[in-house]
Amino acid sequence: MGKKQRQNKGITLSDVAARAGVSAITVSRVLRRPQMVSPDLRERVKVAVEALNYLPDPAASALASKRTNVVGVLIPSVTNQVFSAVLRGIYDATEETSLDIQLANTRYRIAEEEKLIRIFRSQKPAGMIVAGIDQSEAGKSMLQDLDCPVVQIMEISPDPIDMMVGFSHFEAARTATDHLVRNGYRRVGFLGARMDPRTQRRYEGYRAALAAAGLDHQGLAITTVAASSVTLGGQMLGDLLSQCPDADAVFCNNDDIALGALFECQRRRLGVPDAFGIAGFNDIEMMACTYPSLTSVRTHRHEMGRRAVSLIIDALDGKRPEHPVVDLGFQLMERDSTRRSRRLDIGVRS
Amino acid sequence: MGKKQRQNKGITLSDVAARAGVSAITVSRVLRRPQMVSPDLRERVKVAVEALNYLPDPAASALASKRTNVVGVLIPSVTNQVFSAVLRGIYDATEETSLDIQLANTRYRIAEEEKLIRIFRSQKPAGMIVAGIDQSEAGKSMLQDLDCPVVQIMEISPDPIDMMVGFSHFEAARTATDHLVRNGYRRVGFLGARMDPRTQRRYEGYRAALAAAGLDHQGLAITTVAASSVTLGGQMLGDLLSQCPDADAVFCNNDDIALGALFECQRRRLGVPDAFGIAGFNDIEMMACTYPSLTSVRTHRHEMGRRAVSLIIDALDGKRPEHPVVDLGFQLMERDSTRRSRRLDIGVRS
DNA sequence: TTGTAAGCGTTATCAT
DNA sequence: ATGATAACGCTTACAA
Repeated sequence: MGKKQRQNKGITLSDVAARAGVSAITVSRVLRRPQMVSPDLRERVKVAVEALNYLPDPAASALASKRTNVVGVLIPSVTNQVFSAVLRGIYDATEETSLDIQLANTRYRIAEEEKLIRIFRSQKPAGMIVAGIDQSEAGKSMLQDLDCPVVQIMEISPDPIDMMVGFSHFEAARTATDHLVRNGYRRVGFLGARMDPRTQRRYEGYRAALAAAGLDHQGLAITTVAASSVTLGGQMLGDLLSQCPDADAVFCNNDDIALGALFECQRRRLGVPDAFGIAGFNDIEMMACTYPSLTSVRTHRHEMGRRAVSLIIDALDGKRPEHPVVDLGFQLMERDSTRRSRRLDIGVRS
Repeated sequence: MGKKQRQNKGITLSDVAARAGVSAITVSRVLRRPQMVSPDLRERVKVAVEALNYLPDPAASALASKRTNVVGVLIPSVTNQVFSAVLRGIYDATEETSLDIQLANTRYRIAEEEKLIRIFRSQKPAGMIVAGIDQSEAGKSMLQDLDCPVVQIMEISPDPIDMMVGFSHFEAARTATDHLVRNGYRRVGFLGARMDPRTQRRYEGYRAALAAAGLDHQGLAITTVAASSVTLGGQMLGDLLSQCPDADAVFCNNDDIALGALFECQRRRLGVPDAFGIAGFNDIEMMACTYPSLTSVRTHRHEMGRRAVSLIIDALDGKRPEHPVVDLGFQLMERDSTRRSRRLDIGVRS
């Protein structure tokens, strides 16, 4: 219709108030605590809001109330598949809420993280979600003083800043490695990229499992600080086999690496799982439908995001959880890549 | 040191001003347009800012100036690999800037998108980045009236709302399909998930290539509105082969699907590329190191994000580009999955 | 239950 | 080049 859409640039609370024949503060109340206003006025105000297509100005609201609807999210990387699943959980959980997500990228740097915490603090966030438990001391103390709910995600530890939702990377890695050992693999390697704190703890889980089985890990660990990728997984498998030609399996510190390792095995005609076993970490969707399908440790990344948000919403509501640390656990997904056929159970290489 | 870190909760412009012996507005100027202030005062103010660890209140600034540093980003999905690369580009480009990114999720729904545009409008964004060119009429008109730079990304068209950076999905798909045809494949299928507008345009490119070669596509297209996944790719390949047992190649509407198709071929012992050719779309990192490596169309997703941001920054600076539509093009990455060996060039199935 | 008045911390405007 | 003053649109505190 030729008629130009009305700009709502200038529509304020007082405009709505005037139209409804009430004062501005009443409109404000209808919008935030409807129960404080009589049904009669409430209705009139709602009609006026609709009619004028009023939308509140968040800046004015933040300034007056010294609070925002912004939940700050601090993660090491936007790209990383792992975090993107967590993020989706976070966005999903805030969808029907008035909360806004403000994402920031620490780039795996503790100093960057501290700087970002400082910035968020000046924005009076409604809540904070931060990845990991390895904040700087200053960072931790700022988060503590923040007077909003703070949730650390991805990991668990006995001393949360406020709340936590995650799982034990050590246990998860130990379980996966143990599974390889139980399936008859004896020279189990470790392929680890990035080597951030979580990766390191997985590495320790790997070593613990081997130690418990009385197996050695000397020279079987290939690590790099480079970001993980499928390509890198292939290269690292090559490195492992050069360094330890008798390696018969790998626990990969994440699924990208495991995929790269699988492709490299295919390329070398190294039969998976009989000649060589592969286990990954995180269980991205693809793991179930590769050929052969890949064993991995499923971590509840989406749920982690959801729970972090719901912990914040509840806390904002005054509902604190019984226990501030939520352990979401993990699940070993046993698939073909570690399922040795009987006749090779004795550990003979093809 | 035991001494408790000073809270900057209450430090305002006037605190800094008092300390520097100037008025508040001068401090504000030093922070925003240092050149307006004499070097002498400028220095004194800077010292005071440092000493007090002052951080401006964005809400107050937004309220007073009727502008924010927020760039609104509207994408269909946070999870989608494609968009996460674009996002990384966006975040990378804003890293050293004062711009903040505010992400919102349209969930592939045009009505949701319109609602989000309305919300962003009330926040007086510094700029907007929106995926695609299929906004609702109302959405387009709101974006137009926004009085901030608006960049549509992912696609190009002759009538940008404001600016655009993308490429032709039609041409890219046509090129990939044509490549399959030139390599001797005759019964080329199409596997498409999601079927959003961009996917549809790729489908048209596929049909155009076959038509130009005088080839038929009847029954060779398998599509679904479900979200794409590797698993789905495998299933769709199965569907294609049931429906058209003589299919000898597929153009997959994205790389997830292509990977699923590859694994399914491995599972069926259907030799790639001799018995069956596979081409994907987007060229995610993994494509180069699968076995066999997968042909794909490289799209410049990261660069798209970067450029969108730099177009906004420049526009904010008054520097408009010569041409409002930036075509980033694409690149066919020919790999083993479409490289038939000579003796099979005649089109015989193994 | 409703309204009045006084900021919130910054920037625009207009002086000097 | 610097400053005084008045918004910006909302919410808190208090009053009726």
